[in-house]
Amino acid sequence: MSSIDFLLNNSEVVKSLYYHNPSTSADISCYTGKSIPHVIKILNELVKEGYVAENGYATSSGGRKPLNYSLVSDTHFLLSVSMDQFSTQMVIVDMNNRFITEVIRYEFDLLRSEPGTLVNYIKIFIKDSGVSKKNIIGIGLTMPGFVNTKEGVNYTFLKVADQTLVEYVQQRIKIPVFLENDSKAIALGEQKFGIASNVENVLVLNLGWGIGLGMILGGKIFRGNNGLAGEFSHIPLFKNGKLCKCGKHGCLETEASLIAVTATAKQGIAAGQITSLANYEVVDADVIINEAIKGDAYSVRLISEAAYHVGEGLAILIHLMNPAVIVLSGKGSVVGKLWLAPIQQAINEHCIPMLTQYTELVISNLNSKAQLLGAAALVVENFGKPLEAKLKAIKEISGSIN
Amino acid sequence: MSSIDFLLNNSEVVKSLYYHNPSTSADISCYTGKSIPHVIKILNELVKEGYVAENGYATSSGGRKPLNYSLVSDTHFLLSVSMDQFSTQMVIVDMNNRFITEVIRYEFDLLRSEPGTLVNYIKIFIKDSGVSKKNIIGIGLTMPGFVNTKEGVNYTFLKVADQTLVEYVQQRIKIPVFLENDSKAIALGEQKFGIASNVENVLVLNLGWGIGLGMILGGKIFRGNNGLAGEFSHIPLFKNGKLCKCGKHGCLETEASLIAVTATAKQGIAAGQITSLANYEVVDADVIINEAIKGDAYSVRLISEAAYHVGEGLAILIHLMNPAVIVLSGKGSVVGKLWLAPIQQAINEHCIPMLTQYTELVISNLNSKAQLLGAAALVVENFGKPLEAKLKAIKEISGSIN
DNA sequence: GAAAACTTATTAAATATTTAATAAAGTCTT
DNA sequence: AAGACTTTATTAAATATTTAATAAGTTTTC
Repeated sequence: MSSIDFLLNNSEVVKSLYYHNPSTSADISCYTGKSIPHVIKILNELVKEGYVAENGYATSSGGRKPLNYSLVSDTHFLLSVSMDQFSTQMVIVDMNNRFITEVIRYEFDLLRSEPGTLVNYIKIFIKDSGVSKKNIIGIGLTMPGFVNTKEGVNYTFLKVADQTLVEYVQQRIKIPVFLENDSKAIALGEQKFGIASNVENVLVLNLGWGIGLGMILGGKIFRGNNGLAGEFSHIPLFKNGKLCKCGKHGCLETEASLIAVTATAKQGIAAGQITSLANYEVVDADVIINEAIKGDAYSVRLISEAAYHVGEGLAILIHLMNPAVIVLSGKGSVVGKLWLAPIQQAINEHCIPMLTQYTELVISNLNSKAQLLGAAALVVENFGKPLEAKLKAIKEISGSIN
Repeated sequence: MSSIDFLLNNSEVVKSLYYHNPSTSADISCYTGKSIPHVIKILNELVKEGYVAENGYATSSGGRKPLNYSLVSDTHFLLSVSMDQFSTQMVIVDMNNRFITEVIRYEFDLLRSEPGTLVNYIKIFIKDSGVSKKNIIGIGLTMPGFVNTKEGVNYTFLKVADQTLVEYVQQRIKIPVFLENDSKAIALGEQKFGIASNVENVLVLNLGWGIGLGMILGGKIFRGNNGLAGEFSHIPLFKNGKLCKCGKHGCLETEASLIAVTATAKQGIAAGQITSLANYEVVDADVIINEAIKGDAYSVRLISEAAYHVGEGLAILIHLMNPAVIVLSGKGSVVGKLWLAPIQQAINEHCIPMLTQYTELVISNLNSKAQLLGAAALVVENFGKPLEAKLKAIKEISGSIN
């Protein structure tokens, strides 16, 4: 059995260690559902192979002190790629979920750029990172748009002729690639490392230019039948006649996104509204958020109105999904406190109390790291059979080409 | 090992046989994910114990003819209890999912009746059925309201002091009881025996007085964190100011339910609308549906408008869940064709085409049987550990009382 | 009408995993 | 400080399950 196969064959234990560091044998038994003797057997083998290290004893809770186990950080690495519509961030993560490089940001306009450019950026990033390519076990590629994870396609951006995006990148980099929608990746990050870790049913809002949604249902990312679930920002909620960029009218996004807020602000300023926003040459979302934080009443009102509309949408979600926790995440969550009160207000007004009493609304503690962590976790989630299959496919193609 | 334990220890194979009758060893291997030799070993043991019968050969598809296996019908039975707000239906089902008694209907007003009355009806039904009580392996109890399946409680109806409803019934009948919400039971029925069988992501609408929703997500009934998921009829969708019975305004139900339709009809008649409904002393939903079928233009318009509003709600659901199939089920689905066109119209108008192209809208072929089949399937779903645990609990309590 | 291809059934060996028992090493109570 | 009680680690035996190989029927092909 080759070295990496050994890691992948015991993927349940490895995953558990990646997410919970350090762990005792009892912890791992609990997380994986395997018996303690079996877990210890696997751990000892992993120690022998150099993938796992014992590191001291944990404190006792009234019995023999348990041994602590951790993954050895530098046996393999994960490449985390986190795209939004205008830029792409990359970082390399070790087996203990630590960033071992700087987070590098590349200008990359999803609408106008080519997949080839992305591949080049990845190649450059790997080269500059100093990490040996053969030690990078997988790439988590996360991006906006209609993403079909199973097929490895993004129906919205970076379409490639006669090939899936995943195949395209994988063939050129020769590292297994896993594709996911940005909001779903953020949800995964929040579930594994965030404030809602280990909760079965979580809704994660990706507050940014639009309003993305990632759902963890029954402990797993919910993707729907074609990977298109969670199109929260386009639910038809308003009879406002406003045309959305999706082609329909009255989408949540037409009232609740930062794009809508910016449009309203410009109208307000033109109409002579008294606001510090009037002092700016260019009014964009960042400006409005900053002025709101500083206390400009009009800016606060604009954000609050948008947040209230988000809350109206969330009221629908709560009725349908009965989640334990709703997390406000994504880049916009840094001003989470601005959103919190109006959203809660809308929920209180529009939800049956029986339902709200069981649902908690919280602000992410991961900030902008959620998507990067989620992209790495996406690779870890595929440890085992799926990763093995991709490695095999790459080997076959390389073999036949070289 | 006692007789029933043997059945429950091999529950995966037994479940597969219950849902797919007859099956070959290859079928069962496929459904359960176990290897063929292992499945055959279990089957042979089940045959020896008298739970399974070989019955002839299936046709070959280009190889050796496979043996057909079925569960023996009369080793055990399931009691299916299917409640709506005003009446309760019961039937006994055999191990091949066949109704072996008449479906008996009891008048039982959920709001005004006592749990004790339900228990009495169940006792009477079992006695009259002629089926020996000790052969009834479980009761599937399905009813409207906020049902927490895990806790065994209905927060809306039939509350019992100091005890869960499941405990209450179970202690008095001494048969394991499994509780589920009516719409979720219908969804289970549709998933296992209906037009959407074996589909991973299905939304099932329970068209009746209200509009219930049961969701099958990732192949399983989705219940949310407290069993309260799927409150479709109370999503806040309209700014109509109409007060809903839930205490809020603008719920889907205020525009789309048969209750709303009936109210609108009465207003219309009073306002002199030309319609055959005017000939009736009492106008209720049944009357409107009947006249719509006969062709009364006003009745058709009323139903269509309600259906269109249901479609608006479904458009939201499609954006969020990306289901493969949406099934119109429940008692109201007998006039499914009246609903179909306006719902589809609303979906087309309010959904992103990318999403609608993957979602099929169909009418149930189970009609009013869906809930009864779902209630029986609920017991089957709990074959194995959960049923074993309940049997043990009953034995302990009986032992300590008697 | 054989040969080839295919599916199913059976068997034996290998592997995965759990259970139960015991030993080792702690904490807590009195 | 002794004894009761916990928790963890280790071992051996039992059970569950899969893999691989082979045999037994059926259909398809030529």
